[in-house]
Amino acid sequence: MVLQKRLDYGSSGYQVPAMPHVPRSARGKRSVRKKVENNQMCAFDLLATVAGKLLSERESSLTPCDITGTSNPTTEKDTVKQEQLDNEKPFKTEAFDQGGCDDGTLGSEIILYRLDSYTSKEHSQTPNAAASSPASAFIKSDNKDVFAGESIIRGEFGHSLGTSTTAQKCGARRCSPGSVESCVCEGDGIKTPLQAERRITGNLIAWSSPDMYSLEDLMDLDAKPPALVSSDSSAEVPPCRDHVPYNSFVPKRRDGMKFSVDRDDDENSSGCTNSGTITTNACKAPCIGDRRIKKLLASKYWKAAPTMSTDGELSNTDVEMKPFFRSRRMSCTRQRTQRSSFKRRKLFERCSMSASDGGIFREGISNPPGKGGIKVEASDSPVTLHGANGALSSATGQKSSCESGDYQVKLSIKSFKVPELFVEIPQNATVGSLKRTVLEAVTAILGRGLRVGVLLQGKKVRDDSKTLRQAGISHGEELDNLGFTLEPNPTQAPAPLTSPEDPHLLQPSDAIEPLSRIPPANPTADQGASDATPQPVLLTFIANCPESDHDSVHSPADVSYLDKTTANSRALVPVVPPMDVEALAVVPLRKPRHSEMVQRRIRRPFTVAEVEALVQAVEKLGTGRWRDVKLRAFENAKHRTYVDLKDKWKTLVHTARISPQQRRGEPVPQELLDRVLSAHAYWSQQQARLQVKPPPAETCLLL
DNA sequence: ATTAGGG
DNA sequence: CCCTAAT
Repeated sequence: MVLQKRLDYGSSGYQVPAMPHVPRSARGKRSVRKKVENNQMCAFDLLATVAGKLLSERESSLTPCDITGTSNPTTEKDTVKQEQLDNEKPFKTEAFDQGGCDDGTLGSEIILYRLDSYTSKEHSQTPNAAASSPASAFIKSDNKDVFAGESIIRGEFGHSLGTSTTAQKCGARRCSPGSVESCVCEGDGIKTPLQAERRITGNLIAWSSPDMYSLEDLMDLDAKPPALVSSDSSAEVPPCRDHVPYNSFVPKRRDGMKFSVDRDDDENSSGCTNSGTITTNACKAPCIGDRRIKKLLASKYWKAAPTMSTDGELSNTDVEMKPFFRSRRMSCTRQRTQRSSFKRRKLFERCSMSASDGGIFREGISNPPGKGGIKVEASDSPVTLHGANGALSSATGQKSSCESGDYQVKLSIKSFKVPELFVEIPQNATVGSLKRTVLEAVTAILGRGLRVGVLLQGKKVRDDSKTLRQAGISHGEELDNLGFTLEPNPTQAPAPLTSPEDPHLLQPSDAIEPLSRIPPANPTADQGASDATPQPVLLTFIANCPESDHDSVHSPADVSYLDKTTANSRALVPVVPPMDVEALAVVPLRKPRHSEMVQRRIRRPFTVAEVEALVQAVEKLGTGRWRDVKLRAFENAKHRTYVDLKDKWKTLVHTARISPQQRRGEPVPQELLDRVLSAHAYWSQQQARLQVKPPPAETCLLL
């Protein structure tokens, strides 16, 4: 049996979206992975920054936080809500049935935990910092779970993780009926879910009003007027809104948000153009975050899936997703979505925070969930840094904008959530090992210096030598009452952290290595890390990357370059020093690493002209002589390899055979397709002849 | 390095 | 487009 448990830690505050979960089995791993990694980076960025703070000041305060405690206050309400949910949520039961996690027949030994987040104790530097806001919708929903949704979890955990999606629940409950319907409940196919995600995000964000943090107000929040929701549409705001003054930004969103969003979904996300500079880049590097979605989806459906199968389902989902990547639209959409979730924000409290306490909060919240951008507010002109590294930005270049002054980035973090983590551990493992496993995952993000505590039914499980089973932590048991805490680790000295301002140094190295070792968390975690590489370089590169067919040559090269860079940065952590490039080659283990960094070539659809040239060449040379075809017709198109041409021909033949309605992409003139067919037929015949001919000769001879 | 095919 | 196997 495989159990999954999602652990929510505390709540308020700074939260980082969960890490996307990517199956190893998924094909196209490289690219996917890469993307994920990037996404994750985003999260890590933030974390790194926060971590720096936390660790450096940890004396000040990490105290164990007990989710249970947090949620208790709301128990009553929750119960009520839960009932409502039950009624409102259609999905609830479905998943249940599918799951089949009921019995222990399967008797698997693995318990899979998913840490959605950890909440640190309030950690605030800014006195005034009214609030922290959730980094993403997801988180939001998570919060909700923690707060309001606790009962749900408790009630259902026994068998499964619950069925309805958090988001869904949230949506159903909190959104105005209309929105809920449209975004969550009625989803059809793929697109809807995504959209739903967005909307939900928005809604969630809305909820994250300061009030949200007071449990008592939950109900009120639920009842929040549509107005709020609409404003939420912020969720739909174009992801890239760098450098756009918040103030100006908000209004826009309200009006044309939808538009932006849609565009956002477009392949090139032209929508991004509207906003900032880097935006374009980010958008163009669409594939950077497919995973995110996964994460989102996973989260969304997390509860929906039966425990047992949840795991499997997730995996499957992941796997299944691959196909989606092929679809441009899907891919982009997803990415975008992902990105959006990975939003992180920072409040620049610097001096005169024009916004009132509440105001600030709101602003932060309304920050569009997209792009993992961090919102940074400078005294009078709030600035949104680009997501890949809000933190990074501040540290590196972007900072410049605010740098002139002695702007300091001050974060007021009431709490933060660590991206969800997956932990898989045998039931007969010891509590100690469970702790370590979780710790490993967490420290990967926060750095060393923290330790993990395990709470079972609100009580600390101190005996590390007990097995989980002995401790009562086993599948179907009180997993719902299981909690983890983050505590300062007196014995462990915090790993030297890069200054908070320089988070990205921290994460790539720190985060990745450890995470990769964590079994289940792996895919997700692993990948996420590098992709987020918000490295300006990357962004820049992408931006500069010419789209024209000619320069295509550069892109691959550049990409590889970047990859290497990334690799090296990673290498920092590992044993092998970055400089030992040579050594790396020698060490077999490293190689894989390297290769994993390889990014899939960018897709460059053939233009009609190219097709024409290809057809012509093949007509003349025949199939099977791709090198010649390449030389003849694509000599100068460095980015078209003979393999590409061969593949293209293959697809052309296929295209020519299917009905026009089934064709996608830039339509190829029928005339060309006809030629393709005839040429294909002709050369196929020739080929056949060649093969058949010899025999006859022999036959004759023999006869 | 090419070619052929499956994914 | 990627990946492999076989040339």
